[in-house]
Amino acid sequence: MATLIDVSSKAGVSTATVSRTINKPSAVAPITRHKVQAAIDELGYRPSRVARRLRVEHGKKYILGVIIPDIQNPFFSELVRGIEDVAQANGYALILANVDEDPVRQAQCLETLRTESVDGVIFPPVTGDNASVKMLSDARIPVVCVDRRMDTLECDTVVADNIAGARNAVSHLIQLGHRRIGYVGGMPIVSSSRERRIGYEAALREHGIPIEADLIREGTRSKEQGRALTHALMNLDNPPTALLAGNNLMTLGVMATLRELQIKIPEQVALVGYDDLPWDLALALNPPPTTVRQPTYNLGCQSIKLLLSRIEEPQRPPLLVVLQPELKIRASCGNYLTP
Amino acid sequence: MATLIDVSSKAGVSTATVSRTINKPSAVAPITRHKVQAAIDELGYRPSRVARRLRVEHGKKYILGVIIPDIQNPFFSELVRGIEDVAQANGYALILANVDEDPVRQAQCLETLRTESVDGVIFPPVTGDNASVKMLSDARIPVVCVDRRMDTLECDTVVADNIAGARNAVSHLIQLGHRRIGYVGGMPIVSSSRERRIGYEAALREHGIPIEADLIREGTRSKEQGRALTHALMNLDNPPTALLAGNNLMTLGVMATLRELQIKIPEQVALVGYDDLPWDLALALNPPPTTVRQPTYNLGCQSIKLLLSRIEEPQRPPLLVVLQPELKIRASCGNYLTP
DNA sequence: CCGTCAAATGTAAAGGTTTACATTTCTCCC
DNA sequence: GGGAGAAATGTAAACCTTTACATTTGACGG
Repeated sequence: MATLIDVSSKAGVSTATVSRTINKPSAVAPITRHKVQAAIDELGYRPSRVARRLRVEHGKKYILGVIIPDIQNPFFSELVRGIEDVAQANGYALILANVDEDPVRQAQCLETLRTESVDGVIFPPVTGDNASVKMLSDARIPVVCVDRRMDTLECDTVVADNIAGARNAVSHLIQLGHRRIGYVGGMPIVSSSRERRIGYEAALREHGIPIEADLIREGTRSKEQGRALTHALMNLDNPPTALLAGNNLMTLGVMATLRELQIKIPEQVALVGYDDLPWDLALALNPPPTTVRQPTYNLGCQSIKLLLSRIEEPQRPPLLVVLQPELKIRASCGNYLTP
Repeated sequence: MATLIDVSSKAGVSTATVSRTINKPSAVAPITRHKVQAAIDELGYRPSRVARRLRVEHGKKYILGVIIPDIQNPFFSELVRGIEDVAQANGYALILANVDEDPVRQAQCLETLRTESVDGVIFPPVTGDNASVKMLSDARIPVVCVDRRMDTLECDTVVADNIAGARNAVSHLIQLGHRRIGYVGGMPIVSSSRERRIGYEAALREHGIPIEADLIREGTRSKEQGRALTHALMNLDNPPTALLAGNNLMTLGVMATLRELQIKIPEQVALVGYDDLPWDLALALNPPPTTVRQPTYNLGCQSIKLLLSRIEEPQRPPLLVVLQPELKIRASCGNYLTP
């Protein structure tokens, strides 16, 4: 690998001049510039990002860290796309890591990102615990929480309004005449799941429907969980006539399980899923499910914009951005009053 | 951020001793070791991965690069999981990048990985063109191609047997009595898509069925494409009675489109999809599709194992590993002879 | 022709590690 | 006690950039 020094000797100038040719061309005379450029081209030289990162001050390293709880969840892939597009447009590279909803791995990753000396970190925290974030801010590395929030607002945060999303979904079901509505939720350690449950309960209360503990089931370790929860719910003496799934994995799990149990959607049970799905997936499902659509891509864009603005202005107080979800009505709720 | 030097002065030893305490504890006396460890704990010191990477020789940087063509495709997320699990078990960090099937972005990412000075790179090449790989091997950075291969075998490669996979799928359809079988394939610039088409044609030839250009449709820029191709195919004067989808995005696209056209699977058209889907997704689909299941996770594991072995032994000649797919029969083909 | 000032370039330190090599300390045996 | 050899530690260079500061060059006005 050719280095700066190789280029400088080939071009017959100092290393400083080569560096300037690359980083601040206006500061070097045109003739020299061309000489240097020729040497660079000939040697196929590219500056070492590693050496550069070691030297340059915080905030100018042009690399960000992103931690995803579950790379197999389409919600997060879309989120990443939003982040990525803005990053690329601004010349930032990304280090992506997947932690499989595991707080320990998340802490390890944050540690790695610190020692990789990134300019900033974006992540949906698995727990509300702020210890690891503290570690980063000690290192002067700004953090943005996206989709989920910490217990206290220590850093910039971009979330969707989960309470409103769940409340609207449940109100929709109530308006269709349902009174026994089950909630198949994600892990309550993640803030969004907790908020959705709050929204679910709020809607029931508003309509004077009693909250039954039996109708509320929450996952512990995601995946396959949806199946067990749905089974439990549908095996009740007095099973629910409608379900709210707490996230998109749950939505799929519920649908798969109901098919297994030969329970028809929406004829026997109405369903609202949380998180929208890519159009082809949604339409390939039977029936295409009514879902709470989050502005997922935009969630990603906003989070990185917030991060970049903080890198510019490290002292600005933490900001909380809340985006609104929207109920996308498809075929999984039918019309309970006039079937 | 505390540095090695801070630790060394706090512990009253040289930087070398601190470094050794971390990297080769056996080489330092127990008393010193504890003294140093105490200083490390007290300062919350963690070695800078960046500085380390700058100093240490190739192959001991403990960081690998992975490029994914499309992070939203569940096939690749599963592949990444395989890679990740083995990486973590061996103490390697991962830099993940998504290039959206774009050769230009892929080249940029490879460049970035080179200048990030990774120990090796794993990726499914978007094109068979080996220019970028050459650049990496010039830099002595080993590369493994996974799922897709380059035009020439320049580097270790792990793929599934796509020809066999497609051939078996089509033979299955032929055995069910189909003679007009359409192929809705992915972009022919990617090797796996080309190979699947070859398998498709091979099966037809073996059974003396003429190959009709009209029945073969291939995507250019993925996504939404499946829709257009399916429309075109089903609007033929003499439309196919069965379809082979070339990858999982196509499978979903085909299913969504057939639903749109109100064409029943398998009654009016039989379908075999390529790439298996997570169980809950597969079962939530209508009908759960028969698919060619690739050993996706294992593809990931094998690729990183191959990479690690090459880091050990850089001179070993390139290896080609071919894993076998398997036909997973579900409900989307019905039984054409006895409906 | 000299002096001033700006533009262009060079020098060298800094960034945080690792490690070859040099030096010191310890152990143990005669 | 002296000496050999091993064990422990220290010194300093190297990895590749960037950049503050110093130096050189050139232009231009008086």
